[in-house]
Amino acid sequence: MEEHNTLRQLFPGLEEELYNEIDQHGEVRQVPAGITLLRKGQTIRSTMLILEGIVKLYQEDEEGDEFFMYYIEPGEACAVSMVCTYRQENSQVLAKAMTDVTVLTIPIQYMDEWLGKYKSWHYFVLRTWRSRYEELLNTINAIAFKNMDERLEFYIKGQVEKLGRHIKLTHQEIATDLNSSREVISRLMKKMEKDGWLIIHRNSFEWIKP
Amino acid sequence: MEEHNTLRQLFPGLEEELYNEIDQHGEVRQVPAGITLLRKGQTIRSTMLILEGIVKLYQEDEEGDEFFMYYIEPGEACAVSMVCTYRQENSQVLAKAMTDVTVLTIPIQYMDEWLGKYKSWHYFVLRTWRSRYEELLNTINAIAFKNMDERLEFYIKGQVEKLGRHIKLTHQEIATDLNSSREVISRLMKKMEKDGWLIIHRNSFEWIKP
DNA sequence: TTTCATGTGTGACAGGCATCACCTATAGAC
DNA sequence: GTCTATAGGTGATGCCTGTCACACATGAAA
Repeated sequence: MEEHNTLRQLFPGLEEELYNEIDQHGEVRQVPAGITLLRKGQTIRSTMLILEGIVKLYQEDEEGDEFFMYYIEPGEACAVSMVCTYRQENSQVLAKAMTDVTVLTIPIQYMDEWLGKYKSWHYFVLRTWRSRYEELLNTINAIAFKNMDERLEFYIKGQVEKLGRHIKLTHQEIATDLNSSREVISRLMKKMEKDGWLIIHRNSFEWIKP
Repeated sequence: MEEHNTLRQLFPGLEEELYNEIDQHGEVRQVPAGITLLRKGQTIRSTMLILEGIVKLYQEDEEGDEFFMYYIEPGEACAVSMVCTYRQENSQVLAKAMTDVTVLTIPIQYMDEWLGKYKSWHYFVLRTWRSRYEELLNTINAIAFKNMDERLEFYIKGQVEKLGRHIKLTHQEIATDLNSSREVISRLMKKMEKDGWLIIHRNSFEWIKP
């Protein structure tokens, strides 16, 4: 089966039985780019493993403003959805498909069971939380200590790393992610273009700085 | 033994053998208020469980500016120091004793062993990472969406919750924690005093807002 | 081609906050 | 009591960035 190979490649080192359980109980879901996978306050009913595509995680405030925090990639999981508990929990974050995404959803009731049965799953969950924690540290570092120009550069570099130098984002979208405003982003990008860091097109731009 | 009771009370639900191991391998350390328990870049050699007192966790940037993130209290552990790995890791954060603190330090080599042997330890580590992740979300929420006045209020309320309404901090110390400047904090607090939220003394103040 | 929606460029302006300068208040040391 | 170190108060100033206003560019639809 195609799925089997991919699963084993993307999530190596799990027990054979666990792979079987995942095959058995997991459900593959295709999600088009732009769709919200998990919204704030939503009850978490399943864990998501990313098979394909890139998911963006946001913090959201009461007014509905979004603040981009980090990416989740194939081979990773949404830590927030890995609550290892019987009681229902609500999501504190917002997850959106950045590209077309394939996720494997596993009903939440298996979490406790698997944590008890499979050591590899335990380690995987732990690694996941830990690496998300580190992503948040980076995010805090950026907003606490950096100005908009540095944050924008950091943000663009992140995009480049995920999807290459040709970035299909409008200034408005970037501004939303950084909780800034379009005009500010436009001005900063214009300056970056003058400095030879990037080339602006309509609806997209290319990062040419090494 | 005094220690035994405290340990079992503060960290309930662990296996009997694990308590014994902790007793055997853990070392109780007294740390006076203000001392740095873990500095950024430092190699992590032991896990810390907090028995008494309150520890503050900071993010630190290249220039040495500190940014307060959250507290660790008795019954909790420093997630950052719970790296479950043979290879040496360096701390990305800064931990300081806010009050006089009693910590139980456990050499890092037991981490892998205990994760394998004790299910309760595994759950404890997982809970720890998870709750620290949530603390960081709150922190991000504050800096991404709030102005200084709201952040200051949020900060003071946090202090009040930990140590009561009478807070022994200078404006300078608060400014450092919030990565702001003394003058700004002074001005905002003066306004809060006018509004009847607090009373300013020298070296301290009282929060009287309900 | 014309029209229209959407993306982008840019000046003007305002508010938040950092910084500088300098002052006053307070507590402890002498 | 006087001196001194440290905490706190306050105006002036400037930068960063958010906001408003409006012009211009571009591509799709008509």
